[in-house]
Amino acid sequence: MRCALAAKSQDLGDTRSSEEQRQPEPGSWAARATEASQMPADASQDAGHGCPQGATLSWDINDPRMPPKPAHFDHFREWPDGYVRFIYSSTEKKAQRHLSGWAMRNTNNHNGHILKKSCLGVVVCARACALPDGSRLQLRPAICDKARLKQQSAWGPGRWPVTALPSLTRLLLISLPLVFAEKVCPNCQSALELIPCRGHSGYPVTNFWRLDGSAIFFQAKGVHDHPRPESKSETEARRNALKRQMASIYQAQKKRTQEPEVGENQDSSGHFNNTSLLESPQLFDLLPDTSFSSPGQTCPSFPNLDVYTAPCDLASFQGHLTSAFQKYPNPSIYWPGPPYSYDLAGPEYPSPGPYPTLYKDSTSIPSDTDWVDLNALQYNISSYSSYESSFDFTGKQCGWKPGFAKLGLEERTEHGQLQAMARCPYYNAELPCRYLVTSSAGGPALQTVITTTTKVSYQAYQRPTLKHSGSMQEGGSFSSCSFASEDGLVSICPEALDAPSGIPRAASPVGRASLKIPGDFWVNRPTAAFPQEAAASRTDGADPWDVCLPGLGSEISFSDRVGLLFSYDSEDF
DNA sequence: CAATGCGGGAGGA
DNA sequence: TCCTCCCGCATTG
Repeated sequence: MRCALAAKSQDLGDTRSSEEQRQPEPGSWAARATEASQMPADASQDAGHGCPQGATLSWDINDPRMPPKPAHFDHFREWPDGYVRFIYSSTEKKAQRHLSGWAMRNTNNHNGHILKKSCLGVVVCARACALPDGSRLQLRPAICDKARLKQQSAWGPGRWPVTALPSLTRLLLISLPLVFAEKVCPNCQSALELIPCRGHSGYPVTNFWRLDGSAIFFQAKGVHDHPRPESKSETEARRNALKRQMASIYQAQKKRTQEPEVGENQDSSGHFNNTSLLESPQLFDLLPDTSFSSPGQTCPSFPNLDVYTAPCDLASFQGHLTSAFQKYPNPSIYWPGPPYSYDLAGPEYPSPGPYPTLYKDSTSIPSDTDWVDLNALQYNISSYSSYESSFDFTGKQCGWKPGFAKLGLEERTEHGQLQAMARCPYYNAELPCRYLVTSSAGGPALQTVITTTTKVSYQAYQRPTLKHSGSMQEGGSFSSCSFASEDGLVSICPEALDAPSGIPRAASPVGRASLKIPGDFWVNRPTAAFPQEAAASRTDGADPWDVCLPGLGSEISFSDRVGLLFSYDSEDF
């Protein structure tokens, strides 16, 4: 069999590239495997750097015969990057499933013995808007072509001048995202676009998997030239958690209302048809993008998700959701720096942070307050606030501290991001924190825009040139997004620190930290810091995430909108 | 429904 | 000829 495979491998499967530094006659494969296995089990290994260029590699994925019975197996790398090779045990579940943190799709190499996968890149906001921390949206492209198309084609209304539309149209526009729930940028509601991976001589990075005896040989070719998307495990865990959350809420609400007629399950007071929510799978992709937190909430000791049956007020739901996330720690979060251990701000904080007003002052919202800003957060806030007729969005600070004091960064940031996801003034894409495409003057975005399911233009994308519409000194709202860490402050506008325009980003996100937002995206934060701001942030001990008030309700009465929304939904859909 | 794997095929170097 | 990606289909969870 191997002989046959050998011939076939040469004919069909040999994809060795010229840039690959294949070691012709190195040491034993066992030595290499041992070397890789001895790599520290930290983030660097996960990044796939456990196989240095000079490693004594004795095998290639296309070799006729693979090293027999490796004495040592590598730890599974979820984020392999670069021209690396690993040997996994055939009992390694993740290796068996050919999993990867990168969004890899199957690619035919006409070799049945070697599975080849190519990277799909990462989905980002078409407008490249900046998130509150200055980072950008980084969604995981759906592997399935159809799903990916759906993922990036937005039914959402975008930003429409509400006041210019008839009320019925307004309702329709508001309802559509919930009905069809296609994905748009949760920040600016613009379309999502795919940054293709071109890390392998202009082609996507490819991963090869080969099962040989008791070992699974893995070889990666290329260096990812794009940020990491959200990992698969993260996405699945979050979705599952949210589905159960929704199911729980639905059950609780159903019991509470005790209304036999489903057709009358909503009224102008804000009750809505929960069934419609649950029946819209896409909605679950929106829900996690949002934050159920509110500054007026405190964090209860969250009951077990599976046994939770309490009434569905927002606070309970929030806690409920939190517990769900806590149950699904992200195994793939990449955090090259030391673990963060700051305490989240509690109600006792006298000041929310260096720039408190920026979070609270709804008047600082740009002049587009007449625009419908239907980000997912609002959906959620609106939806769940409908359970609570008197929810106060302008309430107190959040008391996360008791519940999260011992949480890892991931958990904490999730909750922090819950609030950060809220619509803050600086969150607007028009504010300085965004980065702008160089050719924005009339020219299309340089990033590749998906026009069909699989047809992707590979020539257009360049890394957007980062510009500050205002300097850091000017952009007060900017710095307000910084947050303190042990190492110092994490910039809210990491792109400002990045290499100049035109310089490709580092293949491996060294110097960056991936931070998960409880949505379908990640945030990459640089580990670089603004020292002065770091000092300021640390002195007051406040975590700006905690005080990033959603600023909701400043534009439109969300409860009203929800009431109208679901009324319309139930009556006409 | 999405992920996954397989295989035919087209296109470029 | 080789290598790549595109695309459709079937299977699986």
